[in-house]
Amino acid sequence: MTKGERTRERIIRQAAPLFNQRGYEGSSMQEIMAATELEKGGIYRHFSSKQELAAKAFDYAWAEAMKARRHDLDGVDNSVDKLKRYIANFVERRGSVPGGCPLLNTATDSDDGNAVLRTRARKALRGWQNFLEAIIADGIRKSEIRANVEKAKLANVIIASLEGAIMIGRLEQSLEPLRTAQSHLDDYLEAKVRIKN
Amino acid sequence: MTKGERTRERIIRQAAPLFNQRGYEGSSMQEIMAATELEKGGIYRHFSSKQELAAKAFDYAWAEAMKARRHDLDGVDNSVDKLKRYIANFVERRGSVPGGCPLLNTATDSDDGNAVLRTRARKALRGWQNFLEAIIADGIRKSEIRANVEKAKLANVIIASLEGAIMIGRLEQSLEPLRTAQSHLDDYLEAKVRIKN
DNA sequence: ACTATAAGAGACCAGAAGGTCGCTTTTATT
DNA sequence: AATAAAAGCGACCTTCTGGTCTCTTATAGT
Repeated sequence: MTKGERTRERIIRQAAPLFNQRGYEGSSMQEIMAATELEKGGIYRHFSSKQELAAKAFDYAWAEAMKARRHDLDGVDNSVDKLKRYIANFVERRGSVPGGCPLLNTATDSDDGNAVLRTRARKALRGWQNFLEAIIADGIRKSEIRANVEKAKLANVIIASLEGAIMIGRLEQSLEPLRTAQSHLDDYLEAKVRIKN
Repeated sequence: MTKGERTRERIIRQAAPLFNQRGYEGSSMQEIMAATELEKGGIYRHFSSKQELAAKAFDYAWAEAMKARRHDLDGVDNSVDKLKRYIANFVERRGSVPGGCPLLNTATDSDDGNAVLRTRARKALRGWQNFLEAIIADGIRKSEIRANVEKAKLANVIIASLEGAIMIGRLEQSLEPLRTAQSHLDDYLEAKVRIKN
């Protein structure tokens, strides 16, 4: 890995928190220069525009968030337990990029403009949906999850509850809304999703 | 009502969609001038700063949203039905200010800065919570809602589900996520909240 | 150690940002 | 109709915006 590649990745890593916290318009190149300790030329050598950097920063932040939420998921074999673990990770393991969920931030930031970021966010959302749906489909196949569960809808309910709770929690500076969402979802999974022996 | 007061309200009304769609940093005074068909001096006579205008615009957008969601709510007497109607209004009656839910937009826009807007958003959230909690408390008193229902938690679950669903729906340009959230909440209210005769 | 190339510095640019202010026009009151 | 006050115009100010480009410095392959 050359020095240029290392620098490029460092820029992404150090710019990601800025974009995630202040948004695209709210983050200036000056602030990015300060955060990376680089002059303008040093940054624009690696990225053709602010937008390209913001897109890469989102991808990075999202990958970090996904990684945190997937923590130790392979060790869980029952699919309902896997969903519960995923939810618990979501609540407890806020990723390495501060500022809340990158998807929520970027989606609301870009949904009325900035097509580049919106496309990126939509792709991230679909990846998340597919990830949860795969767990659910697996659970149905293994007779751990009721056959009448609609995987797309369940995935949507989980995502919506968690993202909404994050919004509330960040505004109130509290983890309680997330914990409330967690216990609601856990109850729901036990009552309406899991097949008991 | 003087002409000045009329103009002031017109500015708020016409600036609100801009702030709601593009965010605070994403809305420039030039765009606000274009939207209001007023020159700078005409705007700054009524507001001391862009921030003051943004705050008033948020209050207006939020009041409009609340009004739309409260539509015909007084005609419903059972409190569970009232909650269901509120949720249905939320899904069907997007208020007069385009750009999605002002609370979601302003909260994510301001949660890492812009204390003025954040305070405003937090106040709006608390008002919403209190509104739902009052309906729930009323239902418990009238023995329409189970006594073991925790009103703050139920209010949180409803708000989080709806706000998260709005985020998804705006990104996907679809009403389906909102409808999914609605049917999930409706089912939940019937299964775990309502007292049946 | 030499050297071609990669990486970074930073002055510079045009345009746009939010905000001010003196002047003119419109409004309302008598 | 006269007039004092309110409302609005628009040129102007400073600061900052994203972006470019030339020149210097650091890197790495031989």
